[in-house]
Amino acid sequence: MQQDPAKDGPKETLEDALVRTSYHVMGILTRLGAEHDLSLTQLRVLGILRDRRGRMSDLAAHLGLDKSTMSGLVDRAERRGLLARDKNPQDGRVVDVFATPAGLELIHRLLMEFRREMAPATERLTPEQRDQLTRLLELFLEKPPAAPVRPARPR
Amino acid sequence: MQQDPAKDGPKETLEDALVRTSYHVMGILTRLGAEHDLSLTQLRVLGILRDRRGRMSDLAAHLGLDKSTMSGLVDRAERRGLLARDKNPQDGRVVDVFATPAGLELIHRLLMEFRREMAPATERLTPEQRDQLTRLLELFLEKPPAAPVRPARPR
DNA sequence: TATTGTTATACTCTATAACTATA
DNA sequence: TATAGTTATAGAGTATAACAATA
Repeated sequence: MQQDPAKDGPKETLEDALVRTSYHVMGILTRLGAEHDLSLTQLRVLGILRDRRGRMSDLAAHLGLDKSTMSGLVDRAERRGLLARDKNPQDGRVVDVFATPAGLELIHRLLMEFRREMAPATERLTPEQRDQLTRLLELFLEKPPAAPVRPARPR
Repeated sequence: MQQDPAKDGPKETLEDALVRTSYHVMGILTRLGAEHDLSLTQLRVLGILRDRRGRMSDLAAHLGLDKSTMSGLVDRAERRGLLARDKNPQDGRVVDVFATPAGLELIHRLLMEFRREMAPATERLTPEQRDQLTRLLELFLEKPPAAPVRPARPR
């Protein structure tokens, strides 16, 4: 799923560039996480919970994981003091999860380290190119840009 | 590590866009792989071996994995008939790995499915935007553009 | 009955340590 | 001695199935 970056052959497809970029970014996240004994998934959970709490089922759905997998993930993070559980007062079946101060501290440290790790790559771009890339990725991700210049709707 | 895609607040950073893009692409690869009982790592190994063979140690280094992990990965793929091992005639210690016809068939099918899965997103871009995005990502990934305008070397 | 979570089980992924074989 | 791989072991991530509690 990875194109050899060395061969300057014909022209690379957008798909290849996206896959290579993704493996690159994930590689950095994996390494950074490993330095703090966090898997990519734990990192992601912590990232999601850095500014909100969430119920087990919503987290699992958001991550595309089974609820039983979610239980295990939260178990281990809770054992380490990074996350905590709360019974939801509205619905006795629901369990809410949130980051502890230690968890928040860790995720913010990780975010800073991530920016630092990415710097060599992002600094290869001019500020204009960075903006352009950000906008193109948002478009790609379906996030409608601030100024909606939507053309006529289909049909 | 993930920004809420819904909030159209200030402006998203390049780092956030890259992380979101990476999780998106990895999510597609994970799902596609799972439909054929392939993990992200197996997928990647198969992708690397789709046009060359490689020794165990080189593969492990390229993937950033321990050699013992590599042994397990190749064991399981070999048991499924997707990869095969060969003793290297030059150096008796070395084991070369390559994809079987079945493995090649599978990875090519997966690559086609991947393109199809990505289509909804890539088609949100015009051909010009796709080219632009590809070039920006290559720049980001340090792949020097065709015309090397390298400035003076440090020192 | 349906939904939310947890637990038991099994398999893959991963690294560390100890080992074998070759150089 | 050093290098290439494998094996044993252990922990994390994952899903399926069975279960308990609540709605």
